[in-house]
Amino acid sequence: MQNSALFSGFTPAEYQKMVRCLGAKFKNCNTNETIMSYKESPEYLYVVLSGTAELVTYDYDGNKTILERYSADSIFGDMFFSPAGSDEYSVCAASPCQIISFRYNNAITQCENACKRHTQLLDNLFSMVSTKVLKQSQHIEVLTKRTIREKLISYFEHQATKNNDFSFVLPMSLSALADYLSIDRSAMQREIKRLNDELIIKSKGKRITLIRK
Amino acid sequence: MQNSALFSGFTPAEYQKMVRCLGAKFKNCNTNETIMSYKESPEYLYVVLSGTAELVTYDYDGNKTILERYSADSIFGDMFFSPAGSDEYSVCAASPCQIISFRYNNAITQCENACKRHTQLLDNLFSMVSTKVLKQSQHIEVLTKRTIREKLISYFEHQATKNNDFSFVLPMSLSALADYLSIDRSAMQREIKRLNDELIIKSKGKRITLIRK
DNA sequence: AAAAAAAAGTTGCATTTGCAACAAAAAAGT
DNA sequence: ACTTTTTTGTTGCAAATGCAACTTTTTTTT
Repeated sequence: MQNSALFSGFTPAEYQKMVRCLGAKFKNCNTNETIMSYKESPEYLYVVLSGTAELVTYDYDGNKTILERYSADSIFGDMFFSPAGSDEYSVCAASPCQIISFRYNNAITQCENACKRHTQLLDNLFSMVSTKVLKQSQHIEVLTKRTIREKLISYFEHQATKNNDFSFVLPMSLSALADYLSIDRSAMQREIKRLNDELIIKSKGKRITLIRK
Repeated sequence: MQNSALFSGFTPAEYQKMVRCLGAKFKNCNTNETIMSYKESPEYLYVVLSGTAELVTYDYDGNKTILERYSADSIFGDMFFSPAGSDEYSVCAASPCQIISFRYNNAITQCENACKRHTQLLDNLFSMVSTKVLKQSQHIEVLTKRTIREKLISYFEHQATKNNDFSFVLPMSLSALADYLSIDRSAMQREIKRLNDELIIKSKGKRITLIRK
């Protein structure tokens, strides 16, 4: 998968060399398979090559929470997350995934073979981490909204902007959305109904249309 | 302020040269002064040299929300945040601040003078952005907790870990904490009282002690 | 040292949200 | 094509949270 943002600007030969230099490992995961658990590997970076994955946790009541969602070119690893207390967090495949992983030190250290492309690699990593920050900021923005209604509208507005269209299809199921917004699914459903009744949105299942006057 | 993480590994001469090369601007801000507003400057990065700043917004009811808190070596800018809808977000000094700002392009582009230290600078930026991701992850973690009690305990556990002590002083006022957790201050106060009554914590003002059995 | 402004602490009451327990529809697996 | 599982949609009721309106304490300013 040399078309990943990780290897952007690399020739096939440079890609081959860099994979060896990084000591990178490839992994294919099926839906619901655990990709990694936090507090496990010390210095590894993971990059999604294809598919969707989620950083999830379950509380003692069985409530699932999605802390982050990853798609192609997303980056994760324990240098980016270290949970408090004794809660269990792990990254799971939400659809079949291809993942590449390598030691962070192998990426920043100039290798013995004097790979010329380490600077480019760090450039690429920087831009991937910046994108991650942007996504997290958006998640923080919706989570800080005080009511379910405000959370939904803020999330929908982001989706509309992203899709460049007031009408769009949610990138996940409604129950996954509730887990991502950290709210009760049935309460969310009730609020979606009210938004429809008050003609603020028009929705059927995962198809949402924002009504703007 | 050449002892910022931004210029880590630089000699004073290299620092001087890099400041010119970046076209960096310095700014001193007093408490409550606005440092920048989003949707304003297109490609600028900001780094806190000293003091504390906050990314804040106010809703129509006047509720303040703190989306992020910045201290020395924190990085921000609109490449890391682009809000949905028409809400106003701005970065304000929470205490007197010194800020450096420069164009992102000046940081990544090798300049005409062929500054040798751009690679080091990008290394430094990468580590600063990684730290930012880590802080955001922790914020997301507490925001996703379903109840005020769980939010507080999760936040307190992070502070205890950071301070390496079950007893610590909050880094902000209790009302700022409510804005950071995006909950009602009086409801939070009530929950803190209950946590004290149930001997889960022992607290007086900003001094918190976690009671672990 | 006095005055003013934040911050902390409290409580009754209204509203929102979560929980439980379903039925119906859609999607996935065999 | 059939079965099983997941997702969607709904609602009454209980619990948690927000809001308003204060008093007291602490911090900041003059």
